[in-house]
Amino acid sequence: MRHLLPYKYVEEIAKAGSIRKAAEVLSITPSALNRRLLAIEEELGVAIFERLAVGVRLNTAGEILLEHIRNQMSDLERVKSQIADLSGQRRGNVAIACSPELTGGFLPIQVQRYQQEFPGVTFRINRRFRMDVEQALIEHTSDVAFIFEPAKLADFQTVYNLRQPLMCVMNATHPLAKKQSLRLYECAEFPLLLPEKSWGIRHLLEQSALRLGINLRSTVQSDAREFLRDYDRQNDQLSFEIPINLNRENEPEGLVARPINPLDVPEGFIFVGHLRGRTLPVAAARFLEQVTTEMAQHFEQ
Amino acid sequence: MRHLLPYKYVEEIAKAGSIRKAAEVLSITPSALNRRLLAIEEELGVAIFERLAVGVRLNTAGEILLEHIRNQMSDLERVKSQIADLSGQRRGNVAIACSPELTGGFLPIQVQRYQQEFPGVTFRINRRFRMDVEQALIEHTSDVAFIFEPAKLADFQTVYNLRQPLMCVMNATHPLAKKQSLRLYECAEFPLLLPEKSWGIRHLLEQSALRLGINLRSTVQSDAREFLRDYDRQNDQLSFEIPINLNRENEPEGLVARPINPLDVPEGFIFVGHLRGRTLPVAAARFLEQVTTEMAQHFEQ
DNA sequence: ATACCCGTTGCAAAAAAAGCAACACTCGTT
DNA sequence: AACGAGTGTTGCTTTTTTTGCAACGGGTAT
Repeated sequence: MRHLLPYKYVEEIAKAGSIRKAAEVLSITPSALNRRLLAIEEELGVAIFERLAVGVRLNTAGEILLEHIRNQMSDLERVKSQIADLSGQRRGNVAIACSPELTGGFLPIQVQRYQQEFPGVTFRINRRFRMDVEQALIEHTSDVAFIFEPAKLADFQTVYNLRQPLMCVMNATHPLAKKQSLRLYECAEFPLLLPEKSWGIRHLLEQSALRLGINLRSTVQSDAREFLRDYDRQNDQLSFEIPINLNRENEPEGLVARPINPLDVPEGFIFVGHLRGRTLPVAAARFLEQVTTEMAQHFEQ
Repeated sequence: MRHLLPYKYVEEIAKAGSIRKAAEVLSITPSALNRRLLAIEEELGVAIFERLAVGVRLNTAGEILLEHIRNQMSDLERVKSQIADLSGQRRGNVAIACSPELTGGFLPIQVQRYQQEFPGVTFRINRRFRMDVEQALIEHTSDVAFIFEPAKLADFQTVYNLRQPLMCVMNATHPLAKKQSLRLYECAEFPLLLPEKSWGIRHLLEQSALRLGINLRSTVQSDAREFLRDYDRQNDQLSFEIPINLNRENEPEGLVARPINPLDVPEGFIFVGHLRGRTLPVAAARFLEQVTTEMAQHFEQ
């Protein structure tokens, strides 16, 4: 939309921290950009940026305005989406923020299924850690979020949540594979493959280990889920997963998963939702609907 | 704000129902206005107005857009208000929609008191009937509302409400003045001064009369409160009022008010609030605060 | 002290918008 | 059936606005 170009400019200047850099990104001259900024500030009656020697920085007034700008822009997206939906053809973009635990398996299948029905809808998936998801929603970087063990839920509108007890993954030949349920101290006797500290799985484990006075020895630490899964196939080390990522047909052979006693490690939860008080674009709302009904169908009970 | 002039244009065309008429109001040529409309429609990908022989009319897409436009404009007002408030000086406009019962006495005094403290704040008071108030809020014609016996509260966010039993006003020499409390059938034996049907007071009376099988004879009907008040001073007719408009020092002499038995006519309520889900400009929010605390202080208990 | 990057401004060129007049069309009236 | 008054729309010219270019003044870091 041409008429709210000034808004885009303000946003870009704020991001770049300098008029000249922003001008380069927007491919116009710094002078033109500067003049538009000055015009906005004159119309508003106050300065939006404070001028530093090295560039500019938003002041309080600017931050209030920027919040309005972001609301306004994403609300316009919603309007365009609703209007497009009137003529039968569903278009738009769905921006998803999701925990690294949820990037594989279930979610991509859901996206694919939705796109099969509505090819006009595009998707953008952003991996975010549990404490960063909410910020992504506030900044309108993402429309919807799938979070495993969220750190905050202040501005979050939960649409659905799913219980996910922690599972321990091992070779079928592993000594612990004989048991149906594991205690945490049993696992701690073996070398562990752990994700990094920002993951929800790791968070649950660390918390419990601290409470029980158990020391978890991690031999290989990675923030790539695929790596961990492929690695432990040729070792007797242990890794951890949540049910939504297990029991799939395409699971590698020779691996088994055993639940951990919930007395040792409390069950985790996947939260599905969006920014509180926001009306989602049609595509995002419908996608959320599809995913939650599928979740309820497959994992409930 | 210059950059959302196109929005203003759309709004005006919708209101005028014709491009040419809107162009005249906006004091530009029809061709220029038409081109801007076409540009907007092209950017949106769909038509916003359907073209009739006698002018244009919003289609569904246009109504969605117009709602967005109104939200957006009043949210920008809120932003400007908040920004102005940062620098200590409170500015802005407070648009009030209120029932005709409430246009006198209490409300003007409150406005005057607020303006005394913050001279930069302007006010606009619009008299609206009980069934029209909500629409004024939805259209963002008004920020806050004071309604006696509202007809709908679907999109209304109540901030405060105040019980207002109906009072019968008469000359001090009137035969009914001897009683402390009146029955409706007693009043019905005298000629009545009634406001028109859209008033909350009339609504309460009609409802009760219907239920009790009483016939109310109105000799003089007016939609001007001042007229009724000045008129009955030289007659023995009866009129009706609510407590918030009584017991003031400047009340004309020789008049008394007697409550009507609540078994005959149920108590009315004044509702104070704004559009649900909307963040008010600073001035409007503060004014609402002042009024509700004053109400609580003077009329509670 | 020098080089560098910053926001800002005067001036000319370029682009966008507005005004004017005319066209095509639909309605209600003559 | 013809007319007139209303509508939205479009080609062309004029006006206004915006942009780009170059230069200035002022901070920072080397």
